[in-house]
Amino acid sequence: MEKLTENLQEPTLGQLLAQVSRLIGRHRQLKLASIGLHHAQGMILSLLCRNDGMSQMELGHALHIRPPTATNTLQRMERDGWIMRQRDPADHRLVRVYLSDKAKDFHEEIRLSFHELDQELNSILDAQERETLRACLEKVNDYLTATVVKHVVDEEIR
Amino acid sequence: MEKLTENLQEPTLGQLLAQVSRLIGRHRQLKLASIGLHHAQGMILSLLCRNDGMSQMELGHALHIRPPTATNTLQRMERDGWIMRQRDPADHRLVRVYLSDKAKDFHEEIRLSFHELDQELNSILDAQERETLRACLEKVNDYLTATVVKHVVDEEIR
DNA sequence: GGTTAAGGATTAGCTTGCTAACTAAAGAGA
DNA sequence: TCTCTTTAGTTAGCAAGCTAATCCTTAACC
Repeated sequence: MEKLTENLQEPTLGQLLAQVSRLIGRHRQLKLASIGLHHAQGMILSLLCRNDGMSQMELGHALHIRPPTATNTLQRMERDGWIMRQRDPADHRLVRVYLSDKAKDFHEEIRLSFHELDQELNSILDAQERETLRACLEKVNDYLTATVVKHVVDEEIR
Repeated sequence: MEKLTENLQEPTLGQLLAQVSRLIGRHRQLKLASIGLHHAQGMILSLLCRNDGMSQMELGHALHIRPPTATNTLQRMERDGWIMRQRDPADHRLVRVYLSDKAKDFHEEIRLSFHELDQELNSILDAQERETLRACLEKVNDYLTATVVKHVVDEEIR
């Protein structure tokens, strides 16, 4: 097995990013499994903790996920008792999302699950590296948000 | 919408990583769509170009994916004519994966799709940043590989 | 040699992401 | 006012990741 890894050329930055991202997802899944959450759901709850009553579109924009993904995941979270969803009385197009009591009870555990990952990152990267990493990721994030989202807008216009 | 983003606390490093990773996947998907490939399939083909005839287990180890994921994705790729799969005559437990002629024809396009992403990254990050980013990602990659995989092994032992 | 353990792949069933196509509500303009 | 466009969500259907459980082959051990 090791022979093989040596055979491989150095992965490109993009390949590395893709790989790390998948591993991050699995790591978070392991952390959250103990409280019965899936990895995307933790992020959603942590957003809602600061903005209870967001609309699905606002959630989607903040997390860079598309409307159908939001609908699906939120439907499962409602089914599992983490949130309530109801139409905005003033604008019936909007579906607003509210934390359930159960979600509020787990607020601290959810916050901690993120905190743990960050502490682990702290233990393997020094302050300087973390700073650069964050700056780079933000640049890449901005760039990708622009191009990927722009691409979709182009499609719509085309 | 912008008000909302300002409201949010700075995302943690882990959250940033998770977000960028998803965007990378979408970005690569857009690049590969023109040749009828899905984003995970490009990575697999580019591995096979350097190691035709790998077993599924070797592929899975190299890409950090689990056996069922390998089976599923490779079945789809065989269905779509990118690869052939056949049992190793010497050890019937192994399934070896071979590039089809179609895949070989597209070799250059696949290589280019990775190259383009890297060039885009080059345009937004300077050499120093790329170096640090790569180093950090490799550290994180190694750490996550160890912990996430170790966790699975622990489960098996438990 | 025969039984048991380990290894590799598969199946079933889940979450999460996507696009395309659709519904329904709100807003705009003639 | 009535039509038409835009906006927000939903549904259907796919790819890709996962775990748990199963199957078959090989290796190991008595």
